Amino acid sequence: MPNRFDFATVAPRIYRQWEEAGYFHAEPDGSRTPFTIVIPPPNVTGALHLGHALNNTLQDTLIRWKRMQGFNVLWMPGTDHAGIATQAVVEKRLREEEKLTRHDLGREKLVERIWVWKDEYEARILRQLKQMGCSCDWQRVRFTLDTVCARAVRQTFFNFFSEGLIYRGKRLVNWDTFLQTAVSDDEVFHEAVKGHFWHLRYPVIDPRPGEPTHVTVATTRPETMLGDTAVAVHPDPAAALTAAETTLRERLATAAVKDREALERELDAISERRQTMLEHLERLRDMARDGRHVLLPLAERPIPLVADEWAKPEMGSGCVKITPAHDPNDYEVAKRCRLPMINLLNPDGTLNENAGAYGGLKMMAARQRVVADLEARGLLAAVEDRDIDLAHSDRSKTPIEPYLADQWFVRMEELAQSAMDAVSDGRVNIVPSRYAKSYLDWLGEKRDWPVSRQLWWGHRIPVWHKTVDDLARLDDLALPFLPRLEPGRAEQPVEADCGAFVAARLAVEGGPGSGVGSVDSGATGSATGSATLFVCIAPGHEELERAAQAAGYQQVEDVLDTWFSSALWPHSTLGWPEATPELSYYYPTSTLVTSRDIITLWVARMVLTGLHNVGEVPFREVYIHPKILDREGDTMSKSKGNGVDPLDVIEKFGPDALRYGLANLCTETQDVRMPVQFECPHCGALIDQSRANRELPRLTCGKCHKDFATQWARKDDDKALPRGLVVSERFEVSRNFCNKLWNAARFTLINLADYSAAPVADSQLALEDRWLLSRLTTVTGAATEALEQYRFADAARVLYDFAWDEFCSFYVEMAKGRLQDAESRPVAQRILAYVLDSLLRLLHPMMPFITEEIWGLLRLAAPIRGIDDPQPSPEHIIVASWPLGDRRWHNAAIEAQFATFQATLGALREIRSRQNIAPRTAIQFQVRCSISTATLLQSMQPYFGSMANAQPVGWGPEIQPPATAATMSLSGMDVFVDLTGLIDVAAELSRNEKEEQKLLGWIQAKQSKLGNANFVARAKPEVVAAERDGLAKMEEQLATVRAALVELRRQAEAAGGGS
RNA sequence: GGGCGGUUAACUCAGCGGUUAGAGUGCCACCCUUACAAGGUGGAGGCCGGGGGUUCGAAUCCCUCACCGCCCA
Repeated sequence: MPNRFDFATVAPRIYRQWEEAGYFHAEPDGSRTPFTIVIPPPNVTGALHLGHALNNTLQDTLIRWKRMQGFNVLWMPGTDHAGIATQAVVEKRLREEEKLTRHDLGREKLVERIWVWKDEYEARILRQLKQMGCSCDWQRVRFTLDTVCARAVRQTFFNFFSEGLIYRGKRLVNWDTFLQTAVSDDEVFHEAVKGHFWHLRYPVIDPRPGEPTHVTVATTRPETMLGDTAVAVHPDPAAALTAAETTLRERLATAAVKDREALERELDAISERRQTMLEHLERLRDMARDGRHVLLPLAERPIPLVADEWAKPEMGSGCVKITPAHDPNDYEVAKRCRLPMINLLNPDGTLNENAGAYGGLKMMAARQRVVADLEARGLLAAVEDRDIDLAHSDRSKTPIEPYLADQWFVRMEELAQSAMDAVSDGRVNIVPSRYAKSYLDWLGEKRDWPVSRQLWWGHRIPVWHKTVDDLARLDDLALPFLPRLEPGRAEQPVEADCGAFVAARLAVEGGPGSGVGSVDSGATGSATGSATLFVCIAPGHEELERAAQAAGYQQVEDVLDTWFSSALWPHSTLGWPEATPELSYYYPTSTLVTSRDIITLWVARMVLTGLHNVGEVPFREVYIHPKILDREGDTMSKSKGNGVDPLDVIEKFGPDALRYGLANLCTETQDVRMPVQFECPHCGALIDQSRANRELPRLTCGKCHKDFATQWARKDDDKALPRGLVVSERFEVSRNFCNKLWNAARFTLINLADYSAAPVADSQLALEDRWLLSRLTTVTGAATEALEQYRFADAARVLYDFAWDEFCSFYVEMAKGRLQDAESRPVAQRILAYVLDSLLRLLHPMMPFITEEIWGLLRLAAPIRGIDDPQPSPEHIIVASWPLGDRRWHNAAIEAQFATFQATLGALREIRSRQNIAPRTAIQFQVRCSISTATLLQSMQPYFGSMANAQPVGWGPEIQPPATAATMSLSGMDVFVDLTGLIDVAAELSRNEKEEQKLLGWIQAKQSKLGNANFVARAKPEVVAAERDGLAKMEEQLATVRAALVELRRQAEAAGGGS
């Protein structure tokens, strides 16, 4: 047996054995209770990093633990198509490598390319999971865009549509003009850029005497003025100023000194405005109420003055231009004031025909022209420099344009409420519980869910549509499977025989009073305007799709938000909408393990779709684990370049070390820091990863000065260099632990050559056997409880401490002697085999490979193991039972006795060290202690020799210190080491003086505590008693130390006098 | 602006009302002792972010300030 665990060759072999034995595969089985986890499907955009490794390690730990507990365990694996992210990386490649856009390729070809990408990364991701040891049921792998998931998506959309939960409407979206798609809010980042604040003057139409001739508005984007449809002024400027003043005063009252000046300046500014501007603003307000207009320059359009609270009298001119189609706030104003909305943009970011003479220009070019033209007309009042917070697309890094577009929405009112109820009433339990708040807060807003994306990679919306320009010609919309349409009805009934798979909605636009048609306000009796019929067809009815197409219907181009398909993941992967045995057995799943940033986007939506589709929550528990940050505190991500490939860590430290290390940092905090290093492939030097170097394709080693490649190497000459791994020193702890476990097993196995199984009677057990079994019971309970509460770090620590500090440092050391003795050898062997067996089981969920390998070797050496009733070993630990912890072994008295032994041993070792006595030099010692302690120590006599090279020469209450001794005074006993001829008096003096001072400090603290009448009267009696007891013991120790000091000083003096 | 975390040894983190605040790494000293030098033994190293308060007793509970991070607007 080698003295290192060779994970590189062993782990793949073991994984293959597990797979071939079918341990990962699950089938419904009514005789057992299911335990199910669905994997948070990783994006096929790229490879997994340490954050994923943590997520999946925790899942596998739970899965393996529950499998050992006898549950019918299913871990459902799969990946996510990640619509925009994946399409964006493939498009980026297309541009970089072939100088092509997606339009050059066309929809079908682009999607083909993305499938190729998906196949590559899906394979890579699954390989990573397998190398980490994940015991997923690989026969059930799903992909959010595969046929099973697609059917669930279509059925869900269809049901929503039929129930009126889907609607189509205008909405301002974040438009990426480069990629020509809407991106979601979480794909947008904000960055300050240098810009200007232009003050524009709009002439008032036919000003009356006393009225202003112009209104001034300010903007950072002057070209948008072409789309203005109003100028707003506050409906009650005086009240607004007062309100602003009140707020400022309140803040001033509590403000820190350094902030006061600024606040006071603001207050002064407001009171000045009251003097200079209020009257003007009130006049404008009155004009607005009068229905007066200003003339929008350049466009030469009259636009109304309106009164709306969005205008802030305390800021700027107090008036604000309203561009509803290009600003979210203005959009809200337009809805309130029923203003028209003028879209100025083409999808590619150029201005459209609504911009008149400026049509066809890019935004920036239009801006220059508009400003110049306004200036030429004397309508540019001022220009200020200003930093502008500008939204950028995370995908293309270009500025976002707010853009008014038709989008599809899911109504959230009832769905959100159902998901809130599930958490509020405990059907879904979120751990740690604080995360329930953000879940409830977010759902509580009940904002409708925009589900359409202008992408090609995703589930295409299963709706076909056709438009007629004249409401009198509604018959043109007729379909063979739909009845005649009735004008004026937005919702159309469908024939009974296809009602289960066709749903239709009529949208009417351009009726009176609807500046911009809202689909659902279609109920108008007007015969003018256009009408569009939207027909949603359930999955599996291609003949109806063909019929619709034959009648001139076209399918909606948009695809669904990726989260729409991942929202169905827990039930779609189990076969819904089919009533599969898997669905009825494994749903609801048991636990979802995920990270906090997708509680709203994903977890909440899974709950509401699960309730809607299946009528049951998707999981009972949600465990939110910490996020891994780098040394700078940044979250790991591919885009930042700080993602660490778990395979790098596995290559250097092994899969068990990776897993144990991750579990070990999984505390209840929200983040954990993980500084990582590049490892030079030439000399092994470690180079800290930083913001400066983390995205470089090549680095130069500071030690050997040779270059090496990183994961970012793209150019051929970079890729030709050897690649440096990215690793973290934090895994050394766990690598060392693996090594310790391996060698403890190695020792045990070496000594099991002549092992025989037999029940061990209580009377055969030594003190250390009882102690170890007691500790094992305690630790088994603690580890189980920690896992039950998702306290992975606690479980890891408890097992580490037991394995290292108790099993290895004490039990194995003590067993060495017993194994030499033919009579005591069999019992020691049996205990060793049994405890190692239990320890392996307890560690298996976190460290599956090494425990399985040792298990196999142990099974060869000791195929039958146990204390009371030895049993044959299961073939593989993965299916061995989880230890229950035998309460019979728990024995606090034994543990206390053992602690006394440990303390005595510690005292001897410390004296050896401080007296600098060579390990080979034997020492003699005595212990002054009670009779019972003496009896106890007597039984441990041989261990003082083997573990501290110390021979006892006496113990009991009557012991007196030898003349030349080193002393250690412990609670309840004094240890004396005879140092005749060895003693370093100075070292001993200094040590004892230090001890004296320390004891004096403690004694003083205790005395004053006990002298406090309040303490004695109010504290719990056992606390007071413990304090008294402690004080007494310390006083005894002090006496011993002082006696030792007297003797030492005498010797020092004698020695000094003699020289 | 609102919400949620965090601040403990040089580093990464435990401890969350009760004796003298812990672990691993790093550092220092000694030791290749037959499972393990990826090891052993011992040691040094902390105004538990600042300030108030509650309590017999606070790293721990409450208030407040500062700084850091995340989420939402």
